[in-house]
Amino acid sequence: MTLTDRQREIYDYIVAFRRENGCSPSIPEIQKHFDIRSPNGVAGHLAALEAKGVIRMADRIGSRRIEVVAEKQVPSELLHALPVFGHIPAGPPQEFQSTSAESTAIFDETMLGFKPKEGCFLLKVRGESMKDAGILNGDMVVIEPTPSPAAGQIVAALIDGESTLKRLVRVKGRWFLKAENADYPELYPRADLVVQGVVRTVVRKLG
Amino acid sequence: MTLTDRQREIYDYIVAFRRENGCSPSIPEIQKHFDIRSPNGVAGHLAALEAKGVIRMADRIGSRRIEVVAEKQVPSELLHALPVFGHIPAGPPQEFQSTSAESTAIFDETMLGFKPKEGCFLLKVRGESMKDAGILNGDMVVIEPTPSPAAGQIVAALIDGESTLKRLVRVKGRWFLKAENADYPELYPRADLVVQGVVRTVVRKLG
DNA sequence: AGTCATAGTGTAATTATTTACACTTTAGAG
DNA sequence: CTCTAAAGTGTAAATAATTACACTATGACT
Repeated sequence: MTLTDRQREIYDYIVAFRRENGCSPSIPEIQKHFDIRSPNGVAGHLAALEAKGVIRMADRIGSRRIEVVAEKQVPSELLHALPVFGHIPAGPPQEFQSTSAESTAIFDETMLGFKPKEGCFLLKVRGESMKDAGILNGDMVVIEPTPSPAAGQIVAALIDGESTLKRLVRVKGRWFLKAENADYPELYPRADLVVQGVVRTVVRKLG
Repeated sequence: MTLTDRQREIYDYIVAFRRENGCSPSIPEIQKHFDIRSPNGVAGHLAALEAKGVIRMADRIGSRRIEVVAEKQVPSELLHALPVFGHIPAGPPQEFQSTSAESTAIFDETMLGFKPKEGCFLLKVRGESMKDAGILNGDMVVIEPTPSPAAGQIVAALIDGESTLKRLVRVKGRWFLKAENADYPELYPRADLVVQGVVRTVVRKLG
């Protein structure tokens, strides 16, 4: 059963109001917005919308009980906004919190695989240095700043003023950074390198 | 300035109520929950919480105007819930809409890279058949059912009753499915295969 | 001993909101 | 032409929610 034009107007207003204000409009507010002079005018529409199953009244007493059925109820404590960078800014980790983020992406914690602390960010990968580890040019990676990364983790490091991804390995008690691409078999001693963080999640968009 | 124990209890209740009901509790509702006999008992807490900057009153007249400052206002039309499957169920695409989903994941449209239509789902990858395309065992991929996939796209296909990922290629006018792993150089003619959909997004969680 | 912040009680007035009921207008369908 | 659904007007009562004011109790700090 489809909505009439008027019902859709009212429905759209409720959805917009909820998005804007985080709660439903009251009947008088709907009246004012549509210049309907009687609360019953609105009540009729609400009854019709409820009969058609697109809204529902919350089962409690009180005001503002309209709920939009189609609205997904996202437990927002499981969503995390991460800043997106095109490259890793040099300098101490604190400085690039809010300064040069190009945008923000929302991540579901179950997809992220961990609970991000302050300082996590998304980075667009440039270069194929970790191709054999399944990280390609153009992928997005979630970086978690870590004071002490473990052997075997993939880290973002500043090498010669440029940030790249490498795997942190330990050979005969010494730390190295290793590219995983048959074409770049370099090994960098970790000594004078700044490790910015470890890669926790990889995301790739395909055509 | 930190909250007192009591203020934190009330704050937590407001946050929980908002998550549960999509709108703030009224003062009488807070009273009932904490067994506070005077509306002013609650009003004092609200004033303190507002002074400390953790809540704010919506600037409109009316009821239920408490807003939680820390709450991220996510434009929910850019978030999409996708069902998660451990494997691709056989059978017509419509049948596995809500039947056997193991869970649901929320995706930001900007991370997804496209606006998902009905029928999209997340699939846990088993096997290394697309290793050289950067898709590894255990990765999650977003599958979009497509009636006519294009050459070069990675598709999920039912081969010998088992679903795997392959790249769709066209050689001398004929369609084939090709694994991208030096160890499995098979080419499957497309003829008798059911293509379930194309891979649009790849997500990998790392330790 | 006095002051202040915190956390209330109790009451009342005012405003907002819902709900109920009786009735009207208009346009389309049979 | 009659009937019905949709979209109202108008009013009233009942309930819910906010706001304001006067006052109390307790513990920490000075």
